[in-house]
Amino acid sequence: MTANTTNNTISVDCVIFGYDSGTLNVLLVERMLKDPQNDQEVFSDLTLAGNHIYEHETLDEAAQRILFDLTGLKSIYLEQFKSFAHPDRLKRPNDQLWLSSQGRNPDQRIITVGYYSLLASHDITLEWKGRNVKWQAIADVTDLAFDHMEIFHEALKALRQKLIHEPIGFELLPTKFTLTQLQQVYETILGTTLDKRNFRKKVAKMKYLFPLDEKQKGVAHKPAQLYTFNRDIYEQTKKELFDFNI
Amino acid sequence: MTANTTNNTISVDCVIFGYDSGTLNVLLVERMLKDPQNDQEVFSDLTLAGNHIYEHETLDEAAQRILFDLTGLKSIYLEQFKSFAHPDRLKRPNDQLWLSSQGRNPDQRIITVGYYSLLASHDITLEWKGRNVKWQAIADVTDLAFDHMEIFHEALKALRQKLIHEPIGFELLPTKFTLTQLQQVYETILGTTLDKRNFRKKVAKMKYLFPLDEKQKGVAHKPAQLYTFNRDIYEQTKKELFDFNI
DNA sequence: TTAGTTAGTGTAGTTTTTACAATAAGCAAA
DNA sequence: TTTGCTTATTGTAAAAACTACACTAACTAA
Repeated sequence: MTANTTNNTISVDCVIFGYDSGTLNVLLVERMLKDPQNDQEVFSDLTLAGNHIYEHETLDEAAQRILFDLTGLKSIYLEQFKSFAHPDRLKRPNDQLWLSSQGRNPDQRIITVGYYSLLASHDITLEWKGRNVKWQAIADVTDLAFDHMEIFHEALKALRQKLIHEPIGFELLPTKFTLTQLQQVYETILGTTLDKRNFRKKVAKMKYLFPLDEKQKGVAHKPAQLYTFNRDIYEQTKKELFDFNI
Repeated sequence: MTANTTNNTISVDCVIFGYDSGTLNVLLVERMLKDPQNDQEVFSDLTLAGNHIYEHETLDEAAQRILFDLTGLKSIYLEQFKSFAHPDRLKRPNDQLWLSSQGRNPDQRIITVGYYSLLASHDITLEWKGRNVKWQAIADVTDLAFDHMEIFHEALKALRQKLIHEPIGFELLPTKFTLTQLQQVYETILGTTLDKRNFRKKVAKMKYLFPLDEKQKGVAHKPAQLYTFNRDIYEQTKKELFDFNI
């Protein structure tokens, strides 16, 4: 066992997206600063889930560790999308106060590596390092701490880009899902509406999507066929097309 | 004027691609270690163009600075694609020797942010920080120093990905270019061949490509029409399609 | 003048995309 | 049991895009 020495200049921030019946959410962590004298709240706001890396860790491992601490899950869809190191990224007054209160040097230049990950919105602990954790609809995300708004916006951009070109919508749904749910994921994230019949024609061409011997249960209408996604078959059959979208 | 204090844990590496009549090249910098005792060469190999950032700089600025030092050009196509921070990325014997010879602590964990950029293969200085610089065809790139092979491979992957989905082929050509040249850029980078007539039909739909009142000169055959790319029009007219390639 | 080289163009068959609406299957309430 | 409510599922015709394929045009050099 190696001691987990912390590297104090490199951190990882995870933009954890969760989807729940028509809304795309992000997991946010509460940051509350209390005056050590009188235990009064100085301020309280929200951050992404992030942490410094350990000296023996790779970046991917650090991101996976954060994800695991929050969800207890090991193999979560995770993608590095961009790094952030603006000299002033931690220089707002609240951020400086916070860093000092944590025993960190507020002048230290810190680079953070952004990851985004995809979950169905459940299976998260509601506490992380003694701090409250909650899902927030992406439309309601404002005023995050540090430069986390920028990181969040870039993550969303990267997610949309990826969703257009690769089939990752599945990652936001349970293992078994209906085509209507899948369509809603696309509509929600891309902010469009899609024609149901045409969407299904497109899906019919995906050889890595399999109908199960199982139908939706407990709904007050015609139950939908359940499907599942096979990543192996996808990896085998995918091809890159010469495309350049107008 | 601020002093250019160097940050010793964050660096930027640039994978500079250049295209020249049918070959895609990368710009590499020679690294030669001499024994200070007798001035004998200990080893010599190649690296990407990289540098530590200055404390007052953003990552983009550092990458632009490196590009400017090499080319004298200011507005070059530049894209951050991935960061690298494996704990062992600088641990090979030659790398350790080199770092020590440069007065650096060989145990220091350094994160490097990868950028790739696109040029027509000309307008580079052949020296950079007193070191030789040269273009090398991508097929001949082997055994770079540090983890630069990995960075190079990831850059190439990112470039291909981007080329398929966005019109960046132009960035590798002079301002005025022929459609045959453009087609060759695609064929070279994607490693395919394309039908000339079909390629031109596709190009004809790009509203941001303009034929000039000018033809190719000094060629021993029918001179080709010259075209130019208008980035503003592209930005205005581009749309993201719902695509996910099979 | 001729030979050599690359530029430039059209068409028919096939596939993909688009727009659009009626029936089927389950549950709940009467 | 019947009726109503809700969502699932499916096809078609017209337009657009893609594919495969070969000849003529324009220039230079010999």
